[in-house]
Amino acid sequence: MIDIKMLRKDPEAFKVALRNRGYDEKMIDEILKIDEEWRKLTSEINSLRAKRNEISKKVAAAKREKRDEEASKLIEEGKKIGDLIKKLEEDQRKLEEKQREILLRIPNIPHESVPVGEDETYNVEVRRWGEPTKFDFEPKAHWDIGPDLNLLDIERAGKLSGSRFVLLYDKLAKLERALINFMLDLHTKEHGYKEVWVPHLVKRETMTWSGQLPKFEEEAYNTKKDDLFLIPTAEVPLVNLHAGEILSEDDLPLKYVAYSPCYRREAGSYGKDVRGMIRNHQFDKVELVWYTKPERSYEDLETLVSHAEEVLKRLKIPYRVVLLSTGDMGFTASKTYDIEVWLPSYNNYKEISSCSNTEAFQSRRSKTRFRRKDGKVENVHLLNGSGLAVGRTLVAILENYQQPDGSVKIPEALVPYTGFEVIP
RNA sequence: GGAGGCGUAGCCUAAUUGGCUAAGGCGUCGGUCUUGAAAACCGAUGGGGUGAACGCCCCGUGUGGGUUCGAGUCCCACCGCCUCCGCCA
Repeated sequence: MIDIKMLRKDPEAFKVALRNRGYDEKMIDEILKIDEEWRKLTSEINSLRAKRNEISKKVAAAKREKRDEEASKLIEEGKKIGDLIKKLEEDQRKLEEKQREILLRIPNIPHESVPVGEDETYNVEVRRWGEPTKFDFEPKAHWDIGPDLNLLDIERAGKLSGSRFVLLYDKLAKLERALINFMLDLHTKEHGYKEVWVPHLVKRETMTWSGQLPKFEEEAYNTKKDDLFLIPTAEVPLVNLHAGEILSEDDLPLKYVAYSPCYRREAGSYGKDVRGMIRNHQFDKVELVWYTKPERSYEDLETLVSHAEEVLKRLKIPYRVVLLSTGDMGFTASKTYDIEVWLPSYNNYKEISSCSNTEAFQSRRSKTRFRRKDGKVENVHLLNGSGLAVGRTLVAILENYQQPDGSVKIPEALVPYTGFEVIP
């Protein structure tokens, strides 16, 4: 959620931001109009309440001194004011509701360092690591490698759950598990994250605070009976961990890592990445989240990205880092780096991690704040990033480590976790 | 699912039968004092409106309603926590 006080000060900046993101800037004027009405009404209500409080005091005094007639006159007067207040409060409530509805659908404001552009063609490649893998044979795509080894079963998954699901067997199942443990160990032991095991079902508010709702309800799986949502990423529980709390400045930054499955309906992505296990309704991910102070959040974002990159470096898989343009960024982000891994089947780089600074966009919604040494209370900045998407990492290993005979080598760093060096 | 209890500020704890400003303690920050520190003392320590500013005013006792001139206090619903019972991997 954007900051209404900032909006009052500089509406033009917000309009530019919305335009750059491809949103309708009309929303800003609507908000301002409602805000003006709201402030007028609020002042009116305030002074009425002041008058009522005064009368209440007089009633108490009159009763104490047994001036019953005066008291009942005052009570009569108070009653009238009370009724008026109630009526105005109803109007005020309606205005607030209307404003909140719009406010919740306004995306975050891009940071000044973000390239302006309407789509991904304006993204900027920041760096590359390694070279695209070369083969002296015709490399296969993972949707062939897996089934050829009888370890990836898309057909039976379809029977069980429909399209965009997979089954993994034997060494491939174990590879998935090994990757999760490898990533969690790396981030907890070497990068200083605290491991969290999170609920996979969360309340509607939780989804709203992290920015998934109300705008993206179509994207989420919902259990109708209890109105709980399957998490699309562990980011959702992690960034809401301290909702409503006031943290101590000394506690920051807080760094959390969580493994969880992610559930996404992928509505509107028909025809996109239909083959294999690149875009599934369910996939595993190890997620990194930082709670940090505003003055250092952009520096911390760079650190977070480097932590995610380290996974690929250890696995020796070529990748590049891309700075997303205003038109390609997610709803909650002020700035986002994608890490893209080399996939021979795409003959291109493919997103495997997305690392964002959401500044106070999420923490304003969830009321997650911290107290500075001088007593001032402020919203924390929240960063999130995949470290990494496990399914796509598995795909990257299959495709980049495939051998001419159809087998797949296991990256050296992973062997302690798999217990084998080659598949099958 | 059933019965009961609880929810007060960053934390801990009070508040006659509804009535003046939610008392007090701890912590934190600032100040006085000091060579420096501690102690002591003074002040600040949730949100909002208005104003150039000193300030003025409103809201805030888990959340949302209700009763009342007036609610921490009374009523209803919900959420969360605890105890007991039932069910359960």
